[in-house]
Amino acid sequence: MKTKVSPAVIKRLPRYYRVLERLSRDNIKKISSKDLANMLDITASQVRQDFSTFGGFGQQGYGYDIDSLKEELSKIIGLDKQYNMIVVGAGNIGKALVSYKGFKASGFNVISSFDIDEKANETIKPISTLTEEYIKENNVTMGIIATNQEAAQEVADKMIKSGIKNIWNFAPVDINVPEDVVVENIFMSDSLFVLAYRMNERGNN
Amino acid sequence: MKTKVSPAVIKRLPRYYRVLERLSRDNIKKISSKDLANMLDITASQVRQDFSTFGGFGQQGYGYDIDSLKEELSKIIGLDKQYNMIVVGAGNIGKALVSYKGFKASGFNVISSFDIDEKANETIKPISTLTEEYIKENNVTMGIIATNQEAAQEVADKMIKSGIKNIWNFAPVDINVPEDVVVENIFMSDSLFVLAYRMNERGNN
DNA sequence: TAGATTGTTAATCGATTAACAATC
DNA sequence: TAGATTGTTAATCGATTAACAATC
Repeated sequence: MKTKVSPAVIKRLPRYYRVLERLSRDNIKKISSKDLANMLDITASQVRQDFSTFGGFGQQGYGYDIDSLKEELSKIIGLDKQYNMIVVGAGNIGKALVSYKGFKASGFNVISSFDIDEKANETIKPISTLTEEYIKENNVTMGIIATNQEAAQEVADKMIKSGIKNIWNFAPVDINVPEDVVVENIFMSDSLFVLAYRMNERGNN
Repeated sequence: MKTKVSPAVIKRLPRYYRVLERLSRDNIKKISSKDLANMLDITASQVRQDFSTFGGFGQQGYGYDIDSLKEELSKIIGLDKQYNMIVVGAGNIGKALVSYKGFKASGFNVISSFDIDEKANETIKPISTLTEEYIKENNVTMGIIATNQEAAQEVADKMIKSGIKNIWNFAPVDINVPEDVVVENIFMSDSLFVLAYRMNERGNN
C-alpha cells in the first residue's frame, strides 16, 4: 500500500471497475491479469503493477477472484458510500445529469437543482437558497457546475462558501479554488477538438 | 515539425486554444511562455516545448503574438474546417448536444438526431434511415453515440457501415472498431469516480 | 545596446514494460 | 507434482523540466 497513488493509476481504476462489473454480471468467477489486460488494451504487467499498488488481490497460479476484486476496487474508489450532490445550471446538461439513473445506482444522488436566473419553480431552486445551512442539513458533499463559462467561477465561489469541497465542473473553463477543494472537469469541447485533430491527422473524412 | 505528435501534447492543444481565445477576446496582443504557463498551471518550459513541436511560433525577447498563435493552433486542431455530425440517442445527453450552441460556433454542426426506438417525429429520425446514402449526401464526418451502454456497439457498427470514420462516444463502454476508425470517449462516470476517489483520499466530506 | 524571451539540447522524473523468483 | 500466474524488482520508454546559447 503506497502512500501516494499516481494519477495514471487513479484514472484507470474506473475502467477496471467497469469491466469487472460486466464480468461479474456475466457470472464469470475469475480472471488473469493477461485476460483483463486484453479486455482493456493494456499490458498484463500494468494490471499487476496497478493492483499491487493497493496491496495485491490475486493468487499465484490462479488469477483474480472477480467478485472480491470488484469489491476491493469499490472500496478504494469509495463506491461503498453515498454522495449527495447539487447541480447549478438548469440547461440541458444539468437536466441530463439530474435524470440519469446510472449515477444514482452507484450512490451518487443529485438531490436538487439550482439556477442563476431566478426562474424558481418546483424542481429548480433560486441560487439564493444555496446556503451553508442547506448544504449542512442535506449532507451535500459534491457540487456540479453545469452553467455557461461566464457564470462558472461565481458559482464555484458560492458553492465553496456554502461548504462544498468537491466540484464536478462541466463549464468549459478552468476554475480557481482554494487548495483544499477538489475539482474534476469534464471539458467536452476539449474532447471534441482532440477528435477533430486525430481525424485530420489521419485524413479520416 | 515532428512527424508524430505525442498524445500528451495533443491533449493540451484545446486548453491552449481556450486560453488564447479568452486573451484575444480581451484584446491582449502578446504573451510570454511564462505568463501563459501560469494561466494553465504548467511550466514555461513545457509551453515552449509544446509549441516547438509544430515549428515554434514565438519571437525571442518578445513572446508570442496571441492572434497569430491562436490562428496557428486553430489550423493545427482543424478548427478552420466545418464538421457535419449526427447523433444517435435522443435522451438527455443527445438533446443537450443538439441544442448546445458552443459547438456550432466552432464549426461542429449536429445536423440530425436518430434513435433506436423508432419513435420517429420531425426532429428525431428512425435509425433505419441512417444509411450510406444519407451520410454521403449530407457530408457527415462524425457520429456521436449518446445511447445507453447496451446499444452502443450496435450503433457504432451501423455508423461505420454507413461510412462514418470518426466517433464521439458518450456511452459508458469501450467500443470495438476497425483500425481506421477514430474514437474519442467521454466517460462521465469515470470522471465522477475519480472525483469520489480524490475526495476520499483527502477526507473532503 | 541591454534586457527579455525564445527554441532546443541535456537532465530528470515518472510511468510502462519485461523478467523472473515465489508460490498457489 | 507440474503448470499457471502472481507480486516485485530492474530496464526501458516517454514526458517534463532545467539550462543556456541564439537573437529579437
